[in-house]
Amino acid sequence: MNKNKKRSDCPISNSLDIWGDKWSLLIIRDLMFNKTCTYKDFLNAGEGIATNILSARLASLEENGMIEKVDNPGTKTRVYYKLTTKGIELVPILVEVHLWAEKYFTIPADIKARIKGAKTDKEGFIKASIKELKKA
Amino acid sequence: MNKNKKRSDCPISNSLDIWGDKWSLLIIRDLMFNKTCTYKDFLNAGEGIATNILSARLASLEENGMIEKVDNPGTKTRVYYKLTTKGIELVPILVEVHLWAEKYFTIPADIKARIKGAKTDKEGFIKASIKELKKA
DNA sequence: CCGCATCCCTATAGATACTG
DNA sequence: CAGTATCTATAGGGATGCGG
Repeated sequence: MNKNKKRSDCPISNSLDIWGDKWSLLIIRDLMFNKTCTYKDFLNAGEGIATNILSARLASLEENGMIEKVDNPGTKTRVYYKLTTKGIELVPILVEVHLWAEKYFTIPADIKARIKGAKTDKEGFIKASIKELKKA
Repeated sequence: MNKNKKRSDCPISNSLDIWGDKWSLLIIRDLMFNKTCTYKDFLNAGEGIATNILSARLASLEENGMIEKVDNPGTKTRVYYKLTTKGIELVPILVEVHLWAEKYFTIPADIKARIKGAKTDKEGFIKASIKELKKA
């Protein structure tokens, strides 16, 4: 991904150049719902990403300012990742994707519950989520 | 893409399985701003998609109910494509991506103008766009 | 011409084994 | 635990062909 190649001046295209692959948004999702994740957390997220792909995506997302790697030497979880502000601001997009998907796929109730608040008050839910994430 | 393989029960993941690649959303984008497109229109959209890739994506998006192929025999543009309702309902996502990208990339004024209305009244802009697209 | 299909070749994605 | 290394599969680019 993203070897500094902008395919065009289109904002959609520019965005996809950074996180428009099968995995990046899932990494962002994990960080949205968990605030911080370790390498292992991502691997256990359910979709089964390969270690080399995960490694490459983390590097790419960090390079593009979407996530931050935090070193915490001496603790159990020595390395973890969190969203930057730029990454946090993808929340509205993720919420819209979530809402769209619920209309067209069968989603288990426990997963639906993750954005339940967005159904009654979308803007409020988004604002609260962003605020929470910025505290991490 | 999408050989009927759902990676998980996550709505984000399910969505990406259908249109989470470098090209699908650009095709959707073209249909959002132009209502209908011919094969040639997509090829000339600016990013330079290859003919075989375009063909594959169109087939995949049609298979997944995102777009429709319309045959119009006897006219100049014999074949064109349009969004289905399912595809039209990606508008909120595209708008959010657009807005996000304008914060983090330098976008030419003429392209920014495409969703100018969304900055003052996002919900209104989205509703109007959807209504327009459904008329096509 | 237009809307693809096909072939060839390269680049990237992805699975698995292994390492500091 | 957090990644590399290696190998294979697939996506993608570019040229060309072909029926309508």
